[in-house]
Amino acid sequence: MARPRIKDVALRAGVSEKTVSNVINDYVHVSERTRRVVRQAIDDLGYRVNLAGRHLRRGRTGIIALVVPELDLPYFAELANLIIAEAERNGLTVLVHQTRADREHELAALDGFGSDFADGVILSPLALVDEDLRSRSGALPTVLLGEKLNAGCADHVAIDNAAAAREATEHLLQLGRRRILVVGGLDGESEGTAEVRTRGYRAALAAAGVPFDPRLVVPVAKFATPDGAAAMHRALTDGLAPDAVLALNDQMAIGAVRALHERGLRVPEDVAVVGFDDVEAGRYSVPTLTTVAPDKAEIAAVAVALLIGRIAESQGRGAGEPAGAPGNAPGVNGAVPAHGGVNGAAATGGSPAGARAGRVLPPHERVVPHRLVIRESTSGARKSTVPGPRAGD
Amino acid sequence: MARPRIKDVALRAGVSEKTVSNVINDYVHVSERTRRVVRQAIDDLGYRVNLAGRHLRRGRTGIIALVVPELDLPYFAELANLIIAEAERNGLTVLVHQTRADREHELAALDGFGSDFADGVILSPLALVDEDLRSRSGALPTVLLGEKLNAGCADHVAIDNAAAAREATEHLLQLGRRRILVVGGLDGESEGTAEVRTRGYRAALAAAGVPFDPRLVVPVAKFATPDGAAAMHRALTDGLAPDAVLALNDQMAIGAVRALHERGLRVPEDVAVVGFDDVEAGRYSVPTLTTVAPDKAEIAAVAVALLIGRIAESQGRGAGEPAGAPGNAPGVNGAVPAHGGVNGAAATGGSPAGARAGRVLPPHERVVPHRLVIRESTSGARKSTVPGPRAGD
DNA sequence: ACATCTTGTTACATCGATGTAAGACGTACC
DNA sequence: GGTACGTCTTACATCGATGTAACAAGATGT
Repeated sequence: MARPRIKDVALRAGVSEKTVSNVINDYVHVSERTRRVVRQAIDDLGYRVNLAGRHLRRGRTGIIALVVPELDLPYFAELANLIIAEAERNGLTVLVHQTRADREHELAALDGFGSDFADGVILSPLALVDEDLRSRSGALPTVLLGEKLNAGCADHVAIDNAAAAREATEHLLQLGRRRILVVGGLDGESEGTAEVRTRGYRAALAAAGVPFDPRLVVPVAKFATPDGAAAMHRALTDGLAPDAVLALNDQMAIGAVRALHERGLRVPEDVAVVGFDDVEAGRYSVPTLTTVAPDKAEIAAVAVALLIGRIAESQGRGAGEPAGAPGNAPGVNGAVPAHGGVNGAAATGGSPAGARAGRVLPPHERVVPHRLVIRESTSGARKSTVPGPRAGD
Repeated sequence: MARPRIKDVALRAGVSEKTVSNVINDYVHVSERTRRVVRQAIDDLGYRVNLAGRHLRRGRTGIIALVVPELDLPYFAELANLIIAEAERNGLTVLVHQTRADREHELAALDGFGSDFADGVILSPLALVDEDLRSRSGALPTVLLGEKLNAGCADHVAIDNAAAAREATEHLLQLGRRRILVVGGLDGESEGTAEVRTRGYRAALAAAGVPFDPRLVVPVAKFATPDGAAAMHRALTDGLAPDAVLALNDQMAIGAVRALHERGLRVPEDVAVVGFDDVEAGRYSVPTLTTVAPDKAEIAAVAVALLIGRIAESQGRGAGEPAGAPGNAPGVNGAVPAHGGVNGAAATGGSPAGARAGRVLPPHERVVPHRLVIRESTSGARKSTVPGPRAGD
């Protein structure tokens, strides 16, 4: 009744445990007949590999952790979707954690949650400071997403946020807008997303000779829709009288649009709105949302590739890898590919290929492309294609 | 340089491996002095537990799998958020998979992905048929979410979809609407979400004496925004001339609203719209969305509680649990609580408590409350609170 | 026919942590 | 002072799968 072990399969098939293992792992030198017999026994017993055993032996779990602030922020949900798919394509399983922007949670993630369950982490930090990263002994292979942290501590994937914000702002300036509210902005020195994007905004203003009004930069507690709406309401109440909004993500942009709507202001006629992230909601909102679209699929692909590279590189550090040559290492059916090909793209630092085990490569810094997608919230609504058939009621 | 083992800690602290283990697991009979020494050694070496080893020994991983169709459907993202949080509260970690409504993926999930990595699965099936569930030997503790499957195969959590759809439809009927389009509907016999909700719709029509027009039930490939928009456009083009829309989720409702907007139809004046799920987007859309709001937090709580119950019940089946009494079983610092309390609510079947190991309880059937949240898309827009300060440009 | 090679299979040790059972030490009590 | 008990600690086996190395059985060459 208990779950069958490899031993049970071996017994039933009349072969040794190792032979069963060899069949499971597609080791080449197994006769077709033996293979069949073993397969049959596996089916008969309903045997499934016990990963605890396998991982203890192999030293790798095939699991990577994805750590994001909140899954119900659509940007992260969409990104998680892509990363999970990409990981699966590489034989990896993704374990999702949420930090709620809490530093303790983020630190725990870097530490592998006090254990070694994951082979690596993809982390989107909000609360960590550089110091946190530097101080850790580089235990777990890590890839960072988004802005927040200085380079030099771990692999890092992001769009050029300063340039993106600048382009978005220039777009608004070209429309003749001059009082551009930055929802979620932060006029500071550090490397957080808010700060970097705000700097891009200021750069655009400066280039256009438009004076910077610090009151137009309104911070928020969280990059979420309610915060965007509240910030917008506040700005209007405070008489800031903006003629455009640069919301630092789409959720806040949607909140801002809603708030403007409630105040009887038209978008884009009275106030033009730009967001960041290109989430699906912005493609179907009324009006549709102009936004900075990062190449999310590319972010996912690069992040996973980098992480796989790091994991491969860290071989021999942890358990497993008992000795020299592979002995009879088979194709490892569903597991991690040996190298995973860190596809060579615009990388800063790092020798090209073949990371020799034990040697730690300098961090990769990857910039992923973005583009400004112009929709109704700045370009004006496309109106009535077809007459309404009836008035209800 | 290699990662420290418990052996290394023991060596450094000058005690045995088991003593280190005892400290780690808060075993009572360890002198304060020894405890300090060991803790120090752990800190010095940066030791972290190797979960592969622990799990091999303990037989449980503390990981549950959450399997949803797509994470970028906000409903599932929001639900995942809540389930992850709830699981964390119970010392469990969540591994997220996406099936993309593919039957093979869903089957793989029930099978624990060909291994035993997860202690259990919370699955939101779309493509499975009852047969799939019945045929599996009940290997992995499982909780099903949503409609799709008949009871009797595994624990199941859902709202009363038929009643919910009926209430939503009644609401539209009360507004005087008579030609209610069902976006995503399916007029069939089976137990899928679409069918069950469509039956609720028909029940409401029947009760109100409104004839059923099958052409008003328009199926979709996927419960997503583009599908909702496309279905709406198609319906309008086909001259179905609806005066209301019952969209079977909020994403499709948002798509429908967008399509109506593009056709120059006003919501709710020309066409009233109701959705399902109460996702955040519907609370900030223009107009805001009337919707059936399931108690998602409750769904998450019940699902996790049921699963924990099943896992506890399945004790002794898999590995671990070597012998009788706990010997010196400690407080198991961060692991799964012994019972987890399947809080008693409206349950069908199943003895109340203390599932004796080995005995398999009949499936639980849990119905979670929902309510109809009426917003602008049926009640009319709240308009202009404050005059617009300027016209841009 | 015999040495050599290749292929297919096996016994055994091992990955790291922990349950078991037993041992070492100290204290309290008669 | 000796015994019994409680406290603290340890040696060892074990969880399940797999790498290593060795060996058996055919195939090949001379």
